[in-house]
Amino acid sequence: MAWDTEGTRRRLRDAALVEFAERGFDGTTVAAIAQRAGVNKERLYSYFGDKKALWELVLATELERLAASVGLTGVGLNDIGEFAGATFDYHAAHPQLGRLLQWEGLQGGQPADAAQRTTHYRDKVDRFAAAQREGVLDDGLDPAHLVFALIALAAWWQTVPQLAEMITGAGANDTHERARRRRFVVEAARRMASPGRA
Amino acid sequence: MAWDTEGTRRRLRDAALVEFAERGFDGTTVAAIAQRAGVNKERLYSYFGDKKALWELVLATELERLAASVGLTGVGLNDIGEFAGATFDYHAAHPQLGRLLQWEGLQGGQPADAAQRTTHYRDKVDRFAAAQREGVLDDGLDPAHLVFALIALAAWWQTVPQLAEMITGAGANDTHERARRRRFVVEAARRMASPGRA
DNA sequence: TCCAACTCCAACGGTGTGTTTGTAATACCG
DNA sequence: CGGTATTACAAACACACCGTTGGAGTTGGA
Repeated sequence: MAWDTEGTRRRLRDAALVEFAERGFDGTTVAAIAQRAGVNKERLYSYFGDKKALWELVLATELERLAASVGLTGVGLNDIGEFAGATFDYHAAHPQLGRLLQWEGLQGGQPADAAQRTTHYRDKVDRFAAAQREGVLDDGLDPAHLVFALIALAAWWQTVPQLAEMITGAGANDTHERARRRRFVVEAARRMASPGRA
Repeated sequence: MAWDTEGTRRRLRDAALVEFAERGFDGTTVAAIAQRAGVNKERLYSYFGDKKALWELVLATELERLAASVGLTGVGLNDIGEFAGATFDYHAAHPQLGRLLQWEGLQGGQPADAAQRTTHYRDKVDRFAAAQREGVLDDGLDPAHLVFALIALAAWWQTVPQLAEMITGAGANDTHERARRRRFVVEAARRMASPGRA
C-alpha cells in the first residue's frame, strides 16, 4: 500500500468533525479522534500542530461548505418559505455544523470568520428589504428580525432536541415527524412574511 | 455570627448557576463554584452529594422560576402574543436559563426533570388544541409545533446573541433594539397563530 | 540504500473529582 | 457554666484523565 498522506489528513479531519460536534472542544480527547481515524495519536500533532488548530480548521471547513451550499434565489413568498425549508433541511441533514456553532457560541470569544458571516447575512437582509418595497413582504416588520426569525424556526429543532421531543412527543429520527416539522416551518415562514395581517 | 445553613446552600446554588451557565457542566470546576460562593469546596458535597446532583437541582430550580413567572392565561390571539412576549422578557432578563438548556441539549443524555417538564408543555399543547377547536387558532397547524415555534421566537435571541448581532447590527444591551425585538416577537406570534391563511 | 510516513509505548506536567483528616467556631441543652 | 453535636475551614490525599513530547522500531517508496 502506498503512503496516503492526504487520506490520513482527511481521516483525521473527518474524525475530528464527528468528535468535536458530539462532545465539544473540551469534551473531545485527541486519543478519541486518533482512534476514530484509525491513526496514531502522534500523527495529529505532525499534521495540524495541536488540538486547537485542528478545531479551527474543522470549523472553517464546515463554514465554507455551508456558504457553498446555501443560497436565497428570489424574494417572493415561495422563495422565503423555501429558504426556511432549505435551511431546516440543511441543519437536519448536517447536524454537526449546528452543533459546532453552538459549542463555539457557548464557549465565548469571537466567532470565527465573523466578517464574512456578517456580510453573508446582511445580503439576505437587503434582499428582504427590497422585497418589502415591492410589497411582496409585509412592511411592518424589520427585515433583519424576519431573517433572524426564519433561522430560529429552522434551527431551533436541532438546537434543543430534548425540548422538541418533550413538546411533540416524537424524536428527531422519526421521518414522518421530520417531514411534518418541515411543512410547519415553511408554512409558518409564509405566515410571518406575508403582508396584510392584523 | 449565627450559622446560616440556608444561606450557604443558596450561595452555592447561585454560584453554580452562574458557573454552569457560563462554562457548562464539564467546563465548570467545583473549586470555582465554591470560590464564587465564598465557601469551602467540601461543603458542596455535604449539601448536594456531587457535582451532577447540583447541576440537576440548578436546572430544575430555574425551570420552576420560568414556569412561575410566565403563565399562559387564556387562549385568545392576544394571550398567545403576550405569552411569546413574556417568554421573550424572561429570557432577556435571565439569559442563564437559555444557556443551561443549550448546554443540556449539547451534552446529550436524558434531560433533567423530564417528567415534570413534559407534562408542563403538554398542558400548553392541550390548551392550544382546545383553542383550535374553538376557531381562535388556525386549525391547519400542529399545536405542538406552534408551542415549540413560539418558544423558538422568544428564546433564539439569547441563544445565539452573536448571530443576532451579526444580522441586526445591534447588541443585546441596546434597549431600543430590545423593545423592537419584543414587538416583533409578539407580532410574529400573532401572525403564525391567527386563522384564515392560504 | 536512504528517506519519509507511520506505529507503539512511555513519560511528563497539569488539572479535576471526590474523600479524608484535623481543627476552629457556633449552637443547643442540662 | 460545661459538654456535645453541628457547621465550617484548610490542607492534603488518592485516583484518574488529558495534552503533548520523545524515543525506538517498522513499513513503504525512490
